[in-house]
Amino acid sequence: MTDLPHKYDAKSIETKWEKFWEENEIYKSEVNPEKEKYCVVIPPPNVTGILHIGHILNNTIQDLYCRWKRMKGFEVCWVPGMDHAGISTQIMVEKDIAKKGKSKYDLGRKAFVDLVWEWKEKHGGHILKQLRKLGASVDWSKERFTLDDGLSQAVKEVFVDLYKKGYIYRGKRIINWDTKTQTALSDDEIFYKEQKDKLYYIKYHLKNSNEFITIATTRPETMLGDTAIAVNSKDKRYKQYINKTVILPLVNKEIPIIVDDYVDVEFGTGALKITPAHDLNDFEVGERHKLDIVNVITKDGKMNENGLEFEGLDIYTARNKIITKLEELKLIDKIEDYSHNVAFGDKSESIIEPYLSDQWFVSMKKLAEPAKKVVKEGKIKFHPERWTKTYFHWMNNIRDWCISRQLWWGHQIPIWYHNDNGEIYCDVNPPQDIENWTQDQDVLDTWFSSWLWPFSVFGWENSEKDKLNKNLNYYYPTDFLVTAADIIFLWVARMIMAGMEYMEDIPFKDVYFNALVRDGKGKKMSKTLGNSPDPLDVMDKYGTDALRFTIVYLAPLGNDVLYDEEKTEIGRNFITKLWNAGRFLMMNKKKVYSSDEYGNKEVEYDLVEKWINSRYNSTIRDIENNLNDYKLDDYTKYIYNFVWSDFCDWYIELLKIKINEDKDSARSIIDKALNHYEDIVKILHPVIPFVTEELWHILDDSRKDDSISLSEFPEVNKSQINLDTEENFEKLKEVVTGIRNLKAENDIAFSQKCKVDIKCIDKHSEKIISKYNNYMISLCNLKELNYGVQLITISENKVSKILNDYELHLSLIDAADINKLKEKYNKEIEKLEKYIYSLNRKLSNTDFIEKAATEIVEQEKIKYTEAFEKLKKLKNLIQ
RNA sequence: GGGCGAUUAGCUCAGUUGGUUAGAGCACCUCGUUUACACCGAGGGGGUCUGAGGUUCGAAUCCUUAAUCGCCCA
Repeated sequence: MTDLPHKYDAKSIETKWEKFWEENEIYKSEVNPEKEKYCVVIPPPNVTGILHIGHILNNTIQDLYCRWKRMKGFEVCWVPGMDHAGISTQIMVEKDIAKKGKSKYDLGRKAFVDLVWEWKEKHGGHILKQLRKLGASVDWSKERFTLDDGLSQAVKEVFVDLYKKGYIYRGKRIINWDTKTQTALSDDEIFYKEQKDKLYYIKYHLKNSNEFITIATTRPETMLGDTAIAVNSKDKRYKQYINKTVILPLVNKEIPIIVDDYVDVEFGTGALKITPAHDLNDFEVGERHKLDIVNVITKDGKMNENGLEFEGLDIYTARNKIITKLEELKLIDKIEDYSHNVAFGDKSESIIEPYLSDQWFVSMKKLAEPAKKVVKEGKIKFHPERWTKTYFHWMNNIRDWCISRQLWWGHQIPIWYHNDNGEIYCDVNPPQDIENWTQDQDVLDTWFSSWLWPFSVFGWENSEKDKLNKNLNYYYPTDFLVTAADIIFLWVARMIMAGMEYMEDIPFKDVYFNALVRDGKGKKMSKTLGNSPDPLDVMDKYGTDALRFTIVYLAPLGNDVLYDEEKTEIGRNFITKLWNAGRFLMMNKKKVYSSDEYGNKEVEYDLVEKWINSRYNSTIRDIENNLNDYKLDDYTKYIYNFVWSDFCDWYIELLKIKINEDKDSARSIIDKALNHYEDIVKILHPVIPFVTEELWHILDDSRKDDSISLSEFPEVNKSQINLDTEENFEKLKEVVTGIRNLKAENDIAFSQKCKVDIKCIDKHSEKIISKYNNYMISLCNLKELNYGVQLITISENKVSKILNDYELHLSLIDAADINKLKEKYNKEIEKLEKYIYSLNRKLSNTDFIEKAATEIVEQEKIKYTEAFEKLKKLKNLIQ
């Protein structure tokens, strides 16, 4: 029999089990047609990433479900891996070589990419090591990387297939251009930040006239590329100018005044300059009106050859010079302060230019249809459900996906241009006469590999062989996806589309959008704010289980989590409590088994045993419901309350008495308690795997090479749930609490043994006391307890408490302070009278009697009688 | 500008289909070292549920509206 150390040492125990699990391949999954599978693919973290609090929540949730299902007998497979994170990784390495004064161009493409691979092997994937620390029960043998050979093959297959189907095309479009990293970004890779800027009002003269139209713009430098002025058809101010022309200042070019209802009458002057090359909306207006497109900015954010004398200046310098010149020409009407949203690259954090360039796109409309259908039909469920609204909104307005990136790190686009005639070749394999061809220089968006993840990780290759791929057939579709809602479009929606297109089946059944973790003040955690505690520090300080428990405890479905480090005490304290309960039971087991004083007679199945059984089974029933409903916080809360309040505060406290009073049954009492305890350890395993593994081994030291995670999750036994039992036990609790309360409120030390008289309302409530008064005496530290329906002698000098079923009278040694008592009773009377008043009003309302359900009316009547009786008794007390 | 969500004790949150004298944890106050646990135990104080209006016999719970905050999309 193992003793539990006085303190639970999280650190050493967690290291021990982390190693044990991995070395023994406890979580390795194999195709097993005998068993139902449960499969989860990890949202592949960025290869440059490190673990933050958000990951803790996300991965703990996945782990929780995997561990639960595993214990429920499923063949669980959780696939780990990473994505290659094109931009982030490239930036990382570029920064590295910049320290040596070099750029990627100095190295050349191949050498640079080699260097990135080197960096990846050396520094990348740190996060996967951290996931081991978290206790993630993933199958490490299935680890994948989006630039693996297999996954790269899948990417090529899909590109070629979509190209041949005509879904992929190349086109000149306005895209988000990152001037720093010099690549296109998708709409989802940029973010907007409010910026203080100026709004410039510039006069454009009408041709052959002194009249002018004033336009407002935040970007005067782009005016050199204006090809029209647009006004709204409803705008009376400009009616007379429609179809006339103005002279574009500085350039002195004649451009038309056109009508387009895209123009916002309220904004600026209501007249808008149209620069199709440098604004997406202007581009669309330009397309509608067949306007010229004049590009004035270079890829690195300078004025180009159309920039007149400003050519070569960066756009900000050019802007100032242009304004100065316009002022000289008296063409500036006014300049206002203005704040607006400016786009930034989410990785580079540099300003994004809308830029006209050749890019590769996927036409999404057709792919979206089946993906919408499966969500609409409920084949894929979102939790919380409301995210389907966001999903449909985006899917209904889906835009083509810009998939080309002007980077070197990634999947190079499988397109070759013939050196002589420009012919396009698209195939998984390069052309035979490769010397005559040049491959497209661009790589694909990282998400173009992530969207294939749920099937590419199982070796999908878009061929007949897929039919024979056992893993793919067994594990796909996966069951559960946990992700943050901010990548619902970037990733979730696209995976559904890819799944439907290439597997003709959904990629997963349930999607759980985990909460956003914010700091204690509600601020989003971010690197720049520095408000995100390093989870590894927290794990060191409080224990991994403590952090896991806390973060799940704090994360209600659909709401944000407000987390700061101190809150981890919730989990840490709970684990200590659990540990100590086990320590107590094991200590007592040792005690009762090592002395002849204690016997192993079967314990009487009394109220206490029945009650804990009922509570235990209710708890299992409830937590299974909670888990099925994805109410993870409730899962932890229900267990927390059961363990702390029911098991520790009442059951164990009562055991202490029972063991002493019923020595013959002591062994069976402890054994029963330990059975319950072991079940508690099991139901907690999914959320706190380390400490429960340790406890499970301590409970039975023959379990050496076994793991709790492969044991069976306790089944609920509904026949053991008995509400009458629970109600009777509540009566016992009520009496105990009432007496303790009387002592505390009257400044009687708990150590002082008193005499209590209890008047019972009926035979039934009397029986409970007659059977269990020894517990009451002990738990309240009394010297005498008298009770009965007809109670004759009640001491003169007493303090009292009126309960529904009992009147408690506690005798005092010193004379009670009558005035103080009266004050107390009066306060209670007042409260009760208010209550009775409201009940009375309800019951005398004929509408209520007629319209409310009869059982409700009955209930209210009972409440009334009870309250009235109680009031009568209270009034007696002050007479 | 459109959409979604939130607003309940000092703080963080529960509150199922409308029927409670509105709950928990933390914090606070009082007492306590009774051989699991002070990362503990016992007891206590504290809110009328953001405002306004409505539906209903009855609303924290449903509807309308306003305000504040957050997120997403333009």
